[in-house]
Amino acid sequence: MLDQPTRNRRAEQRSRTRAEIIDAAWEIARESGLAGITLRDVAARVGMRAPSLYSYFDSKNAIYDAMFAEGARDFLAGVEALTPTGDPLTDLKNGMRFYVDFATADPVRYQLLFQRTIPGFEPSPESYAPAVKALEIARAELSRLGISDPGALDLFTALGAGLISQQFANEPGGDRWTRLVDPATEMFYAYVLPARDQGNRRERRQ
Amino acid sequence: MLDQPTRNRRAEQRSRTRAEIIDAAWEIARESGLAGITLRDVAARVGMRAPSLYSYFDSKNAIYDAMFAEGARDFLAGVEALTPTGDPLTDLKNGMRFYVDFATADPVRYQLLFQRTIPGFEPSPESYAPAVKALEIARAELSRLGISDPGALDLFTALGAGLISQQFANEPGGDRWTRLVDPATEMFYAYVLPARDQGNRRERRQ
DNA sequence: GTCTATATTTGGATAGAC
DNA sequence: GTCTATCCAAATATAGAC
Repeated sequence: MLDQPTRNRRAEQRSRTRAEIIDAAWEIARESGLAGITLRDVAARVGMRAPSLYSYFDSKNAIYDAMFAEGARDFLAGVEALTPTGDPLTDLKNGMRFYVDFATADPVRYQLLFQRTIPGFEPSPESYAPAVKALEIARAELSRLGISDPGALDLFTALGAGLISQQFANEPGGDRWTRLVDPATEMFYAYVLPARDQGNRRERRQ
Repeated sequence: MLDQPTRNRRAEQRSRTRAEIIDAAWEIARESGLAGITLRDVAARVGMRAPSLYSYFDSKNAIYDAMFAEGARDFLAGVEALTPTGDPLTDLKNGMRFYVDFATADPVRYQLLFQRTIPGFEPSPESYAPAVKALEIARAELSRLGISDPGALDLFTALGAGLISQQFANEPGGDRWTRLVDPATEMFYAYVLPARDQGNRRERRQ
């Protein structure tokens, strides 16, 4: 009998080609928007014809799903790389800064991951899992900093999302809103601080 | 000679039909999204065939433009209907509440007016004018309340946009974020208040 | 003004040869 | 695995009869 080779060169080549296809799709999305991806264009960019893509992906949505999975993995990796300094305000700033930078670094990726914009596309549970894990880490970290009130947590995420939303809608490519990460975090911290130091200052009953 | 009739019945009928078409387009957009509007569907809903729409609008984008104009007029009317109470915090709350309510009352309208989501569509200057006027009124009103620092103004609009963005993305139809209008406004007000009462506390030089 | 018929384009997906 | 050829569907827009 012949020994099995320890590496499967065929499988490796296949996954390289899959990665190439995904990269081409990202490129097109950055130029023409997420909805502007067409199989013809993707194929052309990797030197193929459209039908050949079906040897690597079952459908166009399967390509979106692979893109989503990649983006979610990157987001999770970034969140896990955040190391607490011990100073709550600094940690909050670092967290919001990471989120805003992640969005501005690749608006199309942000759109795919955090907004529901592609009609008919829903990420598969496997692709979604890293995103869930990342958000859970963020929640736990805020809780560790003493921010466990759900309303306060929602306010914090809204603040980040708002800076990004306004930046993208009104001045894409600029920093008029994203440069407000520090003041925004300070505003938030000053607001939740009294509740932490003086007990439940605000209403808990409702 | 015959006198001209004071009313042009033909023109009135025509503008009634145009309004019907716009209404049908809104209905479809609320069901299938802005991009889901097709001339076939719009026509069917007003009892026509698609080509007949071209007697009323030059193109599909002309329909989007008329929708944009209507939405912008409604927004302006709402902003003009806001009457200051004299209490700055109350006025700020009312302003943000109006903005959030306007968005949640018709997410698709919000999307058309305040985000750039339809590829290839740009509102005409005439349609855009009311929106510009409304934002100018809002800016002047905040300035009257003592908030003239551009950064603070941007922070305030980001706060409203953030509540809406999170609400739409994570819990469409709910109120987990939009019910935070009052706390958010209080947080903001507490942040800008010291600057107003004690002079320029925060950095102005940068 | 409205219709039928049609042009034109586009894009996802499949069949089958090589 | 990749190709050509093709299918199928959808959508905007136009031509021309009535």
